[in-house]
Amino acid sequence: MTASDPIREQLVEARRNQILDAAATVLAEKGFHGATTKEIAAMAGVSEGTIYNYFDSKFGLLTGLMSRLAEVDQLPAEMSTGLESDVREFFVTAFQHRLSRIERGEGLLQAILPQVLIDSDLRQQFYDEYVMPISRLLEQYVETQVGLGYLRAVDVALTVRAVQATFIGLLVLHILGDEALHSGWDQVPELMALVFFDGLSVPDVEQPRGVEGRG
Amino acid sequence: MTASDPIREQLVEARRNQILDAAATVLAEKGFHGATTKEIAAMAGVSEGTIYNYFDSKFGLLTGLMSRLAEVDQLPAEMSTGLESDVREFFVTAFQHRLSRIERGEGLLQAILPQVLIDSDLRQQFYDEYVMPISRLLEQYVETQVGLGYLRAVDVALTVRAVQATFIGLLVLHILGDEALHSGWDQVPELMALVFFDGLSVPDVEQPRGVEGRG
Amino acid sequence: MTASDPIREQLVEARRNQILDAAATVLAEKGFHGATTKEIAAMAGVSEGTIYNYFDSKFGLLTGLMSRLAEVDQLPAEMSTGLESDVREFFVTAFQHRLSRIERGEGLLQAILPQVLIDSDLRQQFYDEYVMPISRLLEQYVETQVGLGYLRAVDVALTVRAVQATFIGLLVLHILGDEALHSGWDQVPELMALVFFDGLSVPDVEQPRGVEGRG
Amino acid sequence: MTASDPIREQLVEARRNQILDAAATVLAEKGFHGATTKEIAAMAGVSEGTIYNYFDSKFGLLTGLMSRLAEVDQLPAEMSTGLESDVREFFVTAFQHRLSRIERGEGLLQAILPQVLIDSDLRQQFYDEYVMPISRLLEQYVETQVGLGYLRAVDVALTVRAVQATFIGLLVLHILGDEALHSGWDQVPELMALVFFDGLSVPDVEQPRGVEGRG
DNA sequence: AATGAATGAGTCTTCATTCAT
DNA sequence: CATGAATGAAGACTCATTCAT
Repeated sequence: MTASDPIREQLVEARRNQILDAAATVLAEKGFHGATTKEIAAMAGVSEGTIYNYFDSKFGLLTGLMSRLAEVDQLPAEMSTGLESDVREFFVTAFQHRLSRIERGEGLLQAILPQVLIDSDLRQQFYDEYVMPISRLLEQYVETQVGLGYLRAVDVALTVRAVQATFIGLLVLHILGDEALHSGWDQVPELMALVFFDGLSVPDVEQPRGVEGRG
Repeated sequence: MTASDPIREQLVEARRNQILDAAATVLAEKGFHGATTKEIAAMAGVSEGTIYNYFDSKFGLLTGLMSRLAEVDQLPAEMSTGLESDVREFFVTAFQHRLSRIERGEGLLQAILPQVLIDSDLRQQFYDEYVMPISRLLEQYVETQVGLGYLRAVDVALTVRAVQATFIGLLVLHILGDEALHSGWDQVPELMALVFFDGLSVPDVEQPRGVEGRG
Repeated sequence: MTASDPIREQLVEARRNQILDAAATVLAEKGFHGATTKEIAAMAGVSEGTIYNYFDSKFGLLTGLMSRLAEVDQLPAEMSTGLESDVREFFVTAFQHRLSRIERGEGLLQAILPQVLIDSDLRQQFYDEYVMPISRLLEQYVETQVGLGYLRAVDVALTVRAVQATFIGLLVLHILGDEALHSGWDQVPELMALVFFDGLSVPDVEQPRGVEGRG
Repeated sequence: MTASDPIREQLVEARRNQILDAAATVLAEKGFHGATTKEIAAMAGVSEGTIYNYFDSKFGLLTGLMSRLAEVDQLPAEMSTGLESDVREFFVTAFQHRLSRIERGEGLLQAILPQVLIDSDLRQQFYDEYVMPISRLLEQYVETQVGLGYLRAVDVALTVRAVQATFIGLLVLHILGDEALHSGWDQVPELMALVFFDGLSVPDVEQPRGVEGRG
């Protein structure tokens, strides 16, 4: 009655984000149980009660953060453009993209991940909304490239998991504060491309590397 | 007064382990805050009070589990024997070892990891006692192999982090219940060796892969 | 400023009643504490804030309902006409009147009574405005009839309390959902007249009084 | 292990009663919602937490009180002995018994009744455990007496409800603090016997009412 | 050494009330 | 006057920790 629907909606969305921002910060620092609603409210600059005008429960903040994470962290256009570019270059670009996302969204992930490992519902949501979509995209890409003969014939599903695992693990190591990783973060995409694409084995000078084995 | 020191000590150790076993089980299932001391006591078959005869606090259970993890999970002899064996084979063996450890110790890790991501003290302990030692060993090995010309000259520290990250990430994906990973778990060491050592790029047909080329 | 006094007053009264109606409904169903102002507002079709333009507080709704109850539930004219009619018939008529009132106003009473039993201020108000006036009227009537020799010489005050108690108790039993009472509700006035006027003892055969009928 | 089972059980029972006593007092004074667990704990001389070692919830206190009420307030032996005694005398005795019970248990009832009127589960429990058993007993008695020709042939179920209603109403009026009722409380059983048994109508002078006539 | 009842600080959540629009 | 978002005090309930037995 006072405000028009779209404006009202915008205000609601803004408030929700204001609260989620605060929640992300506090949860990342103290974990889900360590963070109190009072703290989150204070950080958001609202009262405790206000939180409950926008979220069902403290747990609702977590799922809210998760949705936001999933929404923000989609693999975008470069995935499709990947088809047109050189495979190795695609690797570098994609790795760069993921790693920068990880670094920027680290707070969010740090807030969510611990609870994801504990709560099976959250685990499912996280897997369905965040991990799986990326798995699928990667699988498609790898399969295509294998079909085109640009990548070795491997167990696609498993390989993709290895790649994703590396990202997740790098996030964890980053959170753990590994010094080497922090200082070398920018070179990681290149390194990963090197490792994953070329392998660590010493290339034959004249006839570059390769295991056709496993076939 | 009553029992001799060594016997007493053994009993104490047994009781501690009995409690830690219970703690690992319950913590893995419910997380640190979700698990109550009452529950842990019940699972251990002791009273709540008894826990406090063996541990300072509930948090003490976590550090106790961590120490046990670090103790149990050392990289053993094969690290040194590695020097004598073929590099690629070493990779496979080492990966097998780590992954089986991960699978067996998953409960323990699942109990600890979430809290590690939250609590900075725990994080430090985890990093110092569990991650770093392995990093060091791997670095030494890789450095040696690079020096011997058996591995490509890469940023050793960063490369080792990538390897470790993959393990950690695989653990996380395993906890997340990824189906592809679960069903293909046994083939992961081979795959990782293939990826990390040989790379995903397509080998030249006529010059079969490098491993023996090393001799 | 804008509207004339009487019109304004009518509107105000209408709004008040609109809110009180809603309050009666919700309070009857959920009790004073179980009912939220939000709920009442929703049922009244107004906003929460509006309630506070017409009532000082949530508690004010209760006293408002009470006043309305007292106002509506007065013993009317038949009390005086009672003098002219047969005593027994008067009993039946009066009982009918009270019971139908109870049934119609049950929601209101159900909304108020529980809180009346708890809150001493409300208790006083309830007693003064609702119970006492009826006590007084009944006492007058009974006294008159006793004086006229139409009723047995009894402790008037106490007897009237017994009668009122029966009404109140019937209301409570009705609220409790007693099946026998619900299905026989219409016969209660006759029965009460029989019991109170004639007694349950077996009448002498030769001078039967009253209604043994009903069998 | 420390204490034997029966002793332990006694302690538990004692603690429960200690808490229920406190709950009855506080609930009677402030109502279910007005009473805080902190208050109840303080009045019981225990901590808040202790309450929850003996009851599932605050609501559990209510059902606990109800069970106690039902247990304590059974209609005992005199119901059967009633068969052997004079009907009118039985009425007086039974009324005395009920009213003294009401007076002694008033706190308990005052604590429970308001919530009973509100909560449908509680209502059911109250009706099933407290009201109905008494209804049944009274019905049996009245039916027997009617069969024996000692009581007028009436609608037994309805009549019994009227009797019970009177008790309940007297309790309510007592709670309301009616002065006449308080000062005349001891004469109420006689009065009720007079009213219910003999009726308020003026007896024929020559055939005085039933009591002795029955012999 | 083991027990487990008692403790009470701490938290999430509700909801009557206010007030800027 | 009406609105309803914001408020924050208050309360039920949990659970790690203690300690008398």
